Amino acid sequence: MDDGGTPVRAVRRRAGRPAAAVLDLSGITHAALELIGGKGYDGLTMAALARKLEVAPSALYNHVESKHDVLVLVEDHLMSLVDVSGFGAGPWEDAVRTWAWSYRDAFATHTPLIPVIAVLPVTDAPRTLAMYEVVSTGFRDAGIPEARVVPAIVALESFIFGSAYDVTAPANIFDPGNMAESTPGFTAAVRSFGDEQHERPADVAFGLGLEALIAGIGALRE
Amino acid sequence: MDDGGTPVRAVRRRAGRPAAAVLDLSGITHAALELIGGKGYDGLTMAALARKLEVAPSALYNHVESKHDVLVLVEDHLMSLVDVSGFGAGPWEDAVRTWAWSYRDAFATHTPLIPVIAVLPVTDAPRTLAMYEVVSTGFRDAGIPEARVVPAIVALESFIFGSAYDVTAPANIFDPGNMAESTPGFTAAVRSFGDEQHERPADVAFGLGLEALIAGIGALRE
DNA sequence: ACCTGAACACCGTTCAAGT
DNA sequence: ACCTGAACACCGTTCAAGT
Repeated sequence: MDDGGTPVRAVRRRAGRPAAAVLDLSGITHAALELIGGKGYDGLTMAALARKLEVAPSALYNHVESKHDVLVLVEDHLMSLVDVSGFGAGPWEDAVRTWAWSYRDAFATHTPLIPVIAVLPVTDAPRTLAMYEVVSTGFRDAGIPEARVVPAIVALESFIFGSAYDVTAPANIFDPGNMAESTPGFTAAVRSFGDEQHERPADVAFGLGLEALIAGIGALRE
Repeated sequence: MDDGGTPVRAVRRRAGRPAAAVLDLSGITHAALELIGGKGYDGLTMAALARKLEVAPSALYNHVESKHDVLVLVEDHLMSLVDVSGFGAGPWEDAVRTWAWSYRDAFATHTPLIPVIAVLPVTDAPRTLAMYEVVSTGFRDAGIPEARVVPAIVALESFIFGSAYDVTAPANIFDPGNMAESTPGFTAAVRSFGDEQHERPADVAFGLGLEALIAGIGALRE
């Protein structure tokens, strides 16, 4: 069984600086994405990353200061998958819907990045900053008072991050099991939801919350 | 420098089963909370936990299957700090406000638990299940259609989890730094927000989103 | 059933040596 | 500047042995 990280390189590289650098940030980012795609975030270790790039683990530290830096590289790459095309090209509500759904989908398979993004200074991630520029300009142009733009975006993002976790939750997460008798109200609510719903449960909750946030924030326009 | 985990026990316990069990789940939970309170989640290692409880690390595995189980114990304990007293004792909106703010505050200093709770089957955490019983009954009694109770709670929780991270974000998280010139819209929004705001930024965003969600979900009542 | 003690297979990171 | 190779200080977890 191949773990996808077996080095193809036949001859061993000598110690010492190579004529041309073997590593760069873009290569590290894409190798990390391949590793994550194959085995998830458990598969993303500095050793596995080095093996995929055919270098010694310590070579990585010439390009990043820590594994956290690698996560930031991946995060900033994913941010370019978030769809901001709706802003300035139609109703504000539609632009927010497109943005929010694509944002949630981009990070639903990358939830280990959420603790990283949520507290990451924007300066450290250029594409993330570019995304904020488009979105905040879109909010301002739609008539959201300037002082409310940042908290409105933060509220939406908080909801998006939490909802990304929800996508990965097991189907039976709300099954009360043998506790059903002692929790009749909750059990009935879970049953009723399960009976009616055709969409994915996480999508129903996300749609419900997103429309509420859009309505509430949209009402701030002047 | 004492790390708070130095064992006080002078005489070494012999190998073999002691007359009375030294460990129990409650003791493990409280030792974990002490460790977290002292050094945060970095300080919560199985070795440190064992040291605080004056046992060998392997002894813990007679009571929990893994470190994940320890995190679930802590999570379920914290859930009892969430204030559900408003449900059935006044307007639904006020009950949700009290619940949501206390929920966010309880987990803002325990964000490493969020990935655990967000995907945890409710059966595994009795106090968490009890919280859902009170909240779902409160939503139903307020007139939320039964099939919408679960998605409404999930939407609110997703927002709460994401907002808990926001509380721990550094103050300068939105400082565009030397990129300010290339992101004029965002930079202006950040400045305007910083000038007007007196409350903590995370509280402003949380209040804004929470009121929008309460209004949107409250409109479902019939 | 519930401890101890030794061991295992990792992990991220550091650093001297090499070119 | 940028690589190799060896080492360090951990980590969670397993398991035989003991009572």
